[in-house]
Amino acid sequence: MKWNDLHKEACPVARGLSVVGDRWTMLVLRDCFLGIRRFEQMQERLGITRHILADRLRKLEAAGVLRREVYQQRPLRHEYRLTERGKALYPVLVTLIEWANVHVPPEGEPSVKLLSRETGEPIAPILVDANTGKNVSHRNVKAVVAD
Amino acid sequence: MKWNDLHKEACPVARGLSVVGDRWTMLVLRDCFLGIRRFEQMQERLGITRHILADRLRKLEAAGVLRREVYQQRPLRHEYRLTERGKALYPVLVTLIEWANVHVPPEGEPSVKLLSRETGEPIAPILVDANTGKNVSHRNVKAVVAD
DNA sequence: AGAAGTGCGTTCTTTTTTAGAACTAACTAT
DNA sequence: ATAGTTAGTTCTAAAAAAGAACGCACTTCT
Repeated sequence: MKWNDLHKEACPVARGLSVVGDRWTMLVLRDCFLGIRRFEQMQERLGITRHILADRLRKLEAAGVLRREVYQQRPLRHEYRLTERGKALYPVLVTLIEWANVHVPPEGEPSVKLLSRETGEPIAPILVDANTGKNVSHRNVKAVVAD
Repeated sequence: MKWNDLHKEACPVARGLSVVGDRWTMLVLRDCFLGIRRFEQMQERLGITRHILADRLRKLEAAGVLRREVYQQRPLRHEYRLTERGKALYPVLVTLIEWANVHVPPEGEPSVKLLSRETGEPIAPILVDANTGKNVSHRNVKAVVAD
């Protein structure tokens, strides 16, 4: 499997991973969802090499997940913002957070939780089928190749 | 950020990625969800280096996501199966599939879709809060550090 | 005006990971 | 005895990432 042609794969998992399937990308996107927009801030928060960060931002922009927006002229400066396509990754992030909080607990340290903005109550995200409202689990769902 | 201590991070995204955040792991897990259990089959289907596959299976076992089970003595052979912790990753896989099908469409080729096992109808997975039934989006959810 | 600071990268060298191919071990089937 | 199966390991070469320094186009401080 050549990593550069992955986006042409029939399998959606492979296509998805062609965009977000490396060590840093989801962490960069996490910061974007937290409102971080500038190169310098991301670099400091993540402890990522500047080189790699520049590369990942370029790739995410090319994939249409982030867009660069000018926030000042002279000197010309851009910030990175999630596109609609990028925002659509939120469920992936949330399910990952939920899984990690349940199955890879931190060592006693303070943990990050998801709360409702309205009520402040913790939320318990679950996947359901929008059509039937039923829970989606690998017992009641199958993957099929459509033509 | 040192990749080996990532599982100790306070951030659940980082902890999650410490288990599934590399180029191959989610593809291995995809195959597991499709019922693939043997080394040889995975290696052939994925086109992954045998060396790396052995390494990833070892790490997934160590993380409690897969377990090795003897399926024959003489010669001793094991197969890899998802544990409960591994099965709990299904929502992550599904949200990734859904995102990729909508936002990283394949090139005309046949695509893989998710169908209900009961009705055979396509499903449209969405995230809701189990408590309120309301949609989970980054507009109505916030992440907070709990102590 | 000169010096220091900021923001966003690029350019190096070293280390780590992965790819690719061949090899081993312990059998079974022909 | 020869070939095939299954699950790896062991090499070497290539690719990716880490870590630190450097460059550029400004702005602000003194």
